[in-house]
Amino acid sequence: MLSFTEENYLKCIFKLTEKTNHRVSTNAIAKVTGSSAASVTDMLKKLAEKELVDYARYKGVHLSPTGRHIATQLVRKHRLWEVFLVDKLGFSWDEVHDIAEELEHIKSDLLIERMDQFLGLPKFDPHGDPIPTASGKFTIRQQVPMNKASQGQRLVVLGVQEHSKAFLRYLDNLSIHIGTQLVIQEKNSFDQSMKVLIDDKHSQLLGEHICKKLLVNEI
Amino acid sequence: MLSFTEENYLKCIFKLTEKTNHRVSTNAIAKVTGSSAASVTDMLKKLAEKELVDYARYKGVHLSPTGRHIATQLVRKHRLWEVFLVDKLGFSWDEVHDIAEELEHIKSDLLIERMDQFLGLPKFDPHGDPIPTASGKFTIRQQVPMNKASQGQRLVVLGVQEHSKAFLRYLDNLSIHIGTQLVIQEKNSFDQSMKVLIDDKHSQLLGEHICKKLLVNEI
DNA sequence: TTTTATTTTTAGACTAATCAAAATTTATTT
DNA sequence: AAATAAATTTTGATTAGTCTAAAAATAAAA
Ligand SMILES: [Mn+2]
Ligand SMILES: [Mn+2]
Ligand SMILES: [Mn+2]
Ligand SMILES: [Mn+2]
Repeated sequence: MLSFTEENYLKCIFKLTEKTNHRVSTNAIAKVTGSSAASVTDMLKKLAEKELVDYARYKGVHLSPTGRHIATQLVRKHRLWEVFLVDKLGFSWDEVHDIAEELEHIKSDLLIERMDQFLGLPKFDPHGDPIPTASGKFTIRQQVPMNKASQGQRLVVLGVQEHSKAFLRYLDNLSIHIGTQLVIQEKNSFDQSMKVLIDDKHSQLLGEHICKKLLVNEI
Repeated sequence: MLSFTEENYLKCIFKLTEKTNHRVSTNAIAKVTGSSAASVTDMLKKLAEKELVDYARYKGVHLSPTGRHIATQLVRKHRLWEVFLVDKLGFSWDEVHDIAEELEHIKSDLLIERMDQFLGLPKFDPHGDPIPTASGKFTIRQQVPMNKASQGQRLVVLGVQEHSKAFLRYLDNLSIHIGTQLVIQEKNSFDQSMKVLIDDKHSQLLGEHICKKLLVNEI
């Protein structure tokens, strides 16, 4: 049985290696966990001992198949709990992450499978992130940052690349959420801002930051 | 912020002092937590330092008002989660305790108030135990162990005084649960067994143990 | 290819929670 | 009231997780 802390390290390594699949450095882990490099080294040795990571001194780590499986299930639990909090308890998408950080460590396979059923087998969480299946498969979708779209295109919002409360609340205020339709009315090359029509109701100028962090697909 | 362990000690002291309201001894706590008396002493000193218990060397402890409030809220969370697991996720009453033991430590007042609403402000948990309100009030009901009832009485099952899986499963097999109606057909004084009619459907002989642990009220 | 800078590990120490064994206090018998 | 028994605390250790500071390895620059 893994501790809370061990689980968090595995999830952290998973997130850091998700895209590249390269080994991740001690310092990179220390940075995101907010702990010292010395603590990270200690933990990596422990995880290596348990064969959850492949660790080589001074060379960084990557997850073993077992380690990856555990990390994936943590992500599954985290995202299913987020769906529950939003869909069933009426939380908004900027309020759920911290609570899900705690709930993801509850140890019961049956619980999470029942929850999955109860929620209607959702494929994506409230932030548009895919929920891995019990066997660890992620649904892949066509989606691009909105700044890659062209003038005149009609888009649907599929996700966000930033999860900060401030960012999510800002989108809320603009009535932009997962599923919102956007039409690109103008692209301003000088500052990368875009004027978009939101859900065919109102026009809004969006800054470069938002345009890069909104994930969309053409419809 | 209290640790899991500190919370568990408070809940344990609460349960041990609930009825009598007397000070509880180090050994009594050690017995139910399964830890050594030495560990209990250490923890009591820590809780006293935080003013959550009133502790006197060699004299035992009782909860301070703050300590009692925290313990009550833990009980509230535990029981609300049990209702959720049974009512919403379809768990049976013998499966929920261990999961609720973990869930009760999730730290979010908003979560538990939303959950309470979502569940329809339940007053009792799946075992018939009262769910304290956010302000710490327990609903009190008239209820007695079934062995105190008389021949011919019609009763409704309100609770159980034992929560073991084996006991709860045994009741399940007899179709006895919270709300079940029972009519006392015979009381056998020689062995304290009773013959009861269950939900006006079938007759069953119940042994002394069950008769003492079933909490009922006349209707 | 040395030298310097950066990264990573090791060494030593701290807190929380735990235990067994020894010491102390309280309770119970003689 | 003294002796004995039982309960409780203290002492000294252990494990998990953490840290800072020193040492070692690797990477970058001269
Ligand atoms: Mn999240
Ligand atoms: Mn999410
Ligand atoms: Mn319970
Ligand atoms: Mn219960």
